[in-house]
Amino acid sequence: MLSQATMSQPHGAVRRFATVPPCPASLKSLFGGQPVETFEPGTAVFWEGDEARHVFEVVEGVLRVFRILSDGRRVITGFLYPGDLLGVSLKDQYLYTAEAVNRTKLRRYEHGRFQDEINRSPELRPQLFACLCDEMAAAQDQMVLLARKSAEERVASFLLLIARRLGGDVRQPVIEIPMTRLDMADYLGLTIETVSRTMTRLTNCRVIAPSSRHALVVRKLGKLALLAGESDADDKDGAGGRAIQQAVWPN
Amino acid sequence: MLSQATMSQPHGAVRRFATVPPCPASLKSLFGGQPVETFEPGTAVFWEGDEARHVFEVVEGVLRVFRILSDGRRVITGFLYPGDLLGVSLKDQYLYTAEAVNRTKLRRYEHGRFQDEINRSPELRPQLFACLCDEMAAAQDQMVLLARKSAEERVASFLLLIARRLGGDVRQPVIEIPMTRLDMADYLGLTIETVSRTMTRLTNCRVIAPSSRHALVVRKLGKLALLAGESDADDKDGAGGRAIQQAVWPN
DNA sequence: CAAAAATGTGACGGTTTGTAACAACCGGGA
DNA sequence: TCCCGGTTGTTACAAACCGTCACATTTTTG
Repeated sequence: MLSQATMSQPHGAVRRFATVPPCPASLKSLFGGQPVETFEPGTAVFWEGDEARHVFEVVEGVLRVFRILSDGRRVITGFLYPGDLLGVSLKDQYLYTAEAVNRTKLRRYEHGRFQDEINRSPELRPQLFACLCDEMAAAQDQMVLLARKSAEERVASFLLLIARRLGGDVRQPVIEIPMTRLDMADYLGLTIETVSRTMTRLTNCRVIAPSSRHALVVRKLGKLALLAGESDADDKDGAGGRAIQQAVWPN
Repeated sequence: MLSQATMSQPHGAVRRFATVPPCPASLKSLFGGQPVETFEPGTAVFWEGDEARHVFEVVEGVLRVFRILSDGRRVITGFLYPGDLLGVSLKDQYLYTAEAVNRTKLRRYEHGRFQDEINRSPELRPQLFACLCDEMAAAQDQMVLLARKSAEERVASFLLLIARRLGGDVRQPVIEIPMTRLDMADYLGLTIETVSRTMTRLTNCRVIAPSSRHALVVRKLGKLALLAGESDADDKDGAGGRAIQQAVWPN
């Protein structure tokens, strides 16, 4: 799923001249020609406030994206997996810091040229648009989680999210958790202790089983979905799927 | 800040024929030709799960956008003000419900035609892109608020947000709060009681002064910014602005 | 004007936090 | 290979913040 189409990149001058340029068919192929850069665990790709020069594609590894309040409180707004884009925004400064969780490989694309390519290609545009919409949907899910879910629901939701992101292949319930408990806590708006306690409880309930420190087995996916709220119980693991239209909320 | 440029709206048939069409220069003018629809307070523009047929522009009034968990918990993910767009996403279903807070006027645009217009116009595209990026930035701010801020910081942040949204004109510290306490609570991830108590406390501190039930005066904008966290203290109302680079976070 | 809804305020309790001590794990170096 | 220090993860307990419940008060609606 990747690098094809290196081709000649149009330099600054060429913009609107319809000389039938390479015109990559997919976002991946856009990055395909770029060299791969490696980031060691804990190293930053860029910092909040840095001038936003580049857009990145995650090739391998996991990144955390976060902001820090003036007194040190950290909020992780998302984790990035292979295939995700990083730094897509029109601001001239990055709004957040991006750090490698584990050893990570990225491809870099210069921001202005990225915009040009997007602007030029009616193929790429909807793909980018779709990416942004997915990101927005994820952000809304996260707002729901942070605003109203209990600690247990948050942890369950998180595990479910990871399980789904990895388990494109079904019935492979061993999920890797490359991030630390602190990462999870700062993503879920909890403390490490609460995360720990909650995972212990889920283990005692036989919903999950620890595999190693950064991997576990999901034993009851349906139960997990139930605990996560969202009524995402439309999985194939039992668990009653209630899709009842909700009562109208009072003004 | 609004309806200029009515111009002839291109009717259904005309789509890709380059007959030098109106080609609106701004998103506003795109909606300019559409009729204005009015929604009474509490009425829904659309529901979560509805087929996403239209994109809307808010002409007047305020909307709340929310999702509801299976057991009734509500999370308001945002409030929309005049000039904002509603329903911009590529999903075939709306991901949230949109309701009028007060009497609201909207213009509607058919989804497919909206996409066509956007695709065709190199002027409109960056505007839409900017809208999405702003929305994304707002969502991230909200995640920070929900994940790590105290009740007082949340309320202060909210008031500050409203004050800035309205107060394009400086030094006009009377801000209207059209939404109910329950709306505020469901937006801030708190209960109505906590919102009430916190606003009382802010009143006692002379930071705000109630005007009517849905309006108040911000007496100390700088203090409010300070209480809101974010170190947004780069306002012009005193309050030390600390912009110290944060210590690097351990792994 | 009466009834319903929204808001404000207090006491109390629960979930989560913070502190701390301890256990488990990882990575080097001898 | 084993040992050892530092990091990470777990558990216990007291405290804090916010939610729950209850009710008074104000505002809105019919």
